[in-house]
Amino acid sequence: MNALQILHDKKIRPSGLRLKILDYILNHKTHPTIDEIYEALIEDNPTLSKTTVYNTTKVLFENGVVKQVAIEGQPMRYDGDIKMHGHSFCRMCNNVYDVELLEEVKADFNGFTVEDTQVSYSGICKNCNTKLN
Amino acid sequence: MNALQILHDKKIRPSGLRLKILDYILNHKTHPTIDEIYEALIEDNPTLSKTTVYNTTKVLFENGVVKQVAIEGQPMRYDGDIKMHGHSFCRMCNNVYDVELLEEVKADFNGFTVEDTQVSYSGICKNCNTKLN
DNA sequence: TTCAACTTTGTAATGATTACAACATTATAA
DNA sequence: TTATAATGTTGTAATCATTACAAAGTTGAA
Repeated sequence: MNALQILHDKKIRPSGLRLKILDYILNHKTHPTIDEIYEALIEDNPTLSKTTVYNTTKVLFENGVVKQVAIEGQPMRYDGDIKMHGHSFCRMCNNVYDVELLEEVKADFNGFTVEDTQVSYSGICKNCNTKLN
Repeated sequence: MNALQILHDKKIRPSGLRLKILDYILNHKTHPTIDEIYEALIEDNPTLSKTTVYNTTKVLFENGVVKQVAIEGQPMRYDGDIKMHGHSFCRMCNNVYDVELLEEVKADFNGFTVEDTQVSYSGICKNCNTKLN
């Protein structure tokens, strides 16, 4: 599904910048930050404001089009994959990887209505582990 | 195990403030923030600096004595329970609850060395659900 | 007792994010 | 088509949690 279809389905007016920002998030699986999105798009959109990237990602998030990936002590990242999955964060190279959860996390909620679940791991990735040896 | 024993075991010099701060975290299961710890202790310790609370919680965290509970868009919280467990955050009352994980989260890590796992849920707690009806 | 190491403090700096107001663009209905 | 309201975009300033830093206080070992 492409950016235009998604915005149309969610009744979000598909302005040029919204399309470009959503398209960037959908096509970069690196969990980009606001700055990364801004730097990537500023070249072809010289008047782009960082505030617009903040505003737009906020609209996309609030409408469930993208997910936020919060990593402690770092700027927010955005993820176009809204299926249930976890993230692993490498504290050496700062990359964020997708983690397929092999079974649903079962927990005792005692009347709590869950709206969002976040499973995240931090440590050292395969690549950085190799470099260490 | 009390605060003094813990600090001794970890070879952290048990200064008066460190003992009080750790004691507060151990005895308040509410996942307090820096500000909450500071406000609670300033009365009996009029010269206490917020920087000291930051410094001390950092030392405690780095030595594995307490855990950080990061909730997006809110100041960091601290948890004296270092056993594996999740957290649920109520977006209405802003309380944070402990969640017992009924089975270990299994995931495919592909060479990633996990040092820390965070499982968190957000939504509406039992109490606030009741108020809604 | 003295000196070095460590702890505590207050202020200033940092950095991500939001508030806000001006300006630009688009949609709608007369 | 034109007028007007609604929405989108921008830049600057404000906010707020956290960290940096340097000065002052405290502690403990030689």
